[in-house]
Amino acid sequence: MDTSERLIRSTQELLWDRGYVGTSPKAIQQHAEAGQGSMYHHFAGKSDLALAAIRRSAEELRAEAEAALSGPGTAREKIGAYLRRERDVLRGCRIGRLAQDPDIIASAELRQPVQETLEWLQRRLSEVISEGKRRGELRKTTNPEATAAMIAAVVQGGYVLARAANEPEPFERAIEGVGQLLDGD
Amino acid sequence: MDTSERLIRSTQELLWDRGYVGTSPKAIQQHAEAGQGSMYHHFAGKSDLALAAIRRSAEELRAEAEAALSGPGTAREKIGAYLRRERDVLRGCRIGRLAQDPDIIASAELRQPVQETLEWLQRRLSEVISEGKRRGELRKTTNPEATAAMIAAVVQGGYVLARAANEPEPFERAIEGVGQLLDGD
DNA sequence: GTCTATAACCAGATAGAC
DNA sequence: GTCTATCTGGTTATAGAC
Repeated sequence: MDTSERLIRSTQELLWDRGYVGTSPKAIQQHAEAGQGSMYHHFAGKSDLALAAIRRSAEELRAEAEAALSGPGTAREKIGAYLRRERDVLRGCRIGRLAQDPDIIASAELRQPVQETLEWLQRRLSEVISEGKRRGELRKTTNPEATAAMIAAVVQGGYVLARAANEPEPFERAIEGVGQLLDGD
Repeated sequence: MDTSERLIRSTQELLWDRGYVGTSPKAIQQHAEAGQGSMYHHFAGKSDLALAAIRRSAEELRAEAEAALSGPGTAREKIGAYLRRERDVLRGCRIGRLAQDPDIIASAELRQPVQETLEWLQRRLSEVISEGKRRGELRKTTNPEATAAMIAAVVQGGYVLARAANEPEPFERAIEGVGQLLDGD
């Protein structure tokens, strides 16, 4: 793996665990086993490298979510597969966590991939729900956009509750709660 | 207002907007219009001051949530009042945002008030739901703990979606989605 | 209680040698 | 491409005068 690639992957890891404000160029260099000059040769600076790392993480997240949502079965099953897909609950969402970072939100360039990824997720969920309605798998009164936003929010918020508790149970409970309601009891 | 109080309130504001990692003692001193020596006279250091600020924010949050949850009406109305209470959506949750902060989570002492506050919220929501079930206002099959976790998660996650989008609409949609499901369409 | 001085170290880069 | 040197300013304090 070349240096540029190691720098991007190291930045992905550090952004996931410590956020943008909590990640220093020095920490990235050490994690990537790259020197100072090396990092500034390949990238213009911290924010440039972070942008590359965020875009990469966004791609990965979309691919993983799409795998669950484009699987076989009814709309309920697809959403169930998405909700129950393997997750490192205590680590949280590599994209969603960036929405809390002041420097990410303050920069239009850094915020853009975060916004686009979460919008894409809600749109895909909404499509699955709409199709489920058409097929008669879901109630006709269901609002696809509102339900999609709720599902995305439960996942993001489930991570918050789990991290606060330092255990995954609150996340699991929140998912159970939304599953119960979606299944109409 | 005395210096100690100004320091606590300034720290509350900065933690809310920038998190623990993103808040420096210097920034606190400037916001509080207090000197270096003054801060270290009243508090042992950054983490000591942060602990005082987090505890204060936790108290305030509980009081505001309790006002909605102990109001008049049915369980649905109480939860609706909680969900629709006035919020600065783009600012997010002053307690929940700390769950994303690596240094908060790494410190048992700093994490404790965050954990306790979110557990308290879920417990109160759960109580309201249980009571609603007893009164026949909610389906008998509703799982109070799971539903409470889901509601708390939707709020926390709604903030994430809204901050990513830089507009409050995704939060509102997520709330609408949970309301629709709770009301059984 | 508040002020200034000092300090050791980190953040985030730039410059130029190799 | 990678290395080391250098730089300005921030971080998180401690010490002691006032």
